[in-house]
Amino acid sequence: MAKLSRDFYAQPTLEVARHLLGQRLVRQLDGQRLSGLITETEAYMGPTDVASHAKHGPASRAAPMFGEPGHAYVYFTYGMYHCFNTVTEAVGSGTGVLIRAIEPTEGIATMQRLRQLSETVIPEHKLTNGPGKLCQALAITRELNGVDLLGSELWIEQAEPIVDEAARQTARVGISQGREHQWRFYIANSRFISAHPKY
DNA sequence: CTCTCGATGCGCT
DNA sequence: GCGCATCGAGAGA
Repeated sequence: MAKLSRDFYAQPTLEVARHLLGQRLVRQLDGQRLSGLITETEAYMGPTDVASHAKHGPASRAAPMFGEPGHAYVYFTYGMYHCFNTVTEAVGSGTGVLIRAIEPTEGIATMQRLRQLSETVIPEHKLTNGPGKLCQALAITRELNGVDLLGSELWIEQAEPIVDEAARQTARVGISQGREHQWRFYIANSRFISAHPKY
């Protein structure tokens, strides 16, 4: 299937976050395809968004978000984990979409190995249902910070569109400021999401 | 299922 | 130093 275009990522960030649901995230690793359908995303709306790293400006670690849309912003957090974002909108916007969860589809055995917790096999619905988990499962590290998502290491393909009735919108997860905005999107009824919404 | 808590490196005040 | 766009172990229900 076709890779999502530069124009797709150049759209308004909330549109990108909504329409990334159901698309296929693909990682090409040592000649093998690892992939999963995106089930959960969050929009980070630029320097004025108090929850975004972009509030520290284009000279900070968030620099990739100020660059060309359709590139990766990968950062290291909690001393242990990576998180993966797609850069959105025009150059200079500082905006992006965090990919929070996927439903694994190809290369599941490899993902199990990359997650290597212990001897025990991880149940499939817990393999990639979180931003740190999916980066571990797809071997996404800081080495991929800034890479072009129209390149050959990491990209997103057109898959099955999610109808509006199946898309849900809530506050973002894991932030202390900015919870007043409904900038998290997920697929209703998916088992592959990171947190159950509490109403 | 739910909750609490510690691990662990680093960017920023 | 502090706080983090997180996660898994362990305890309790």
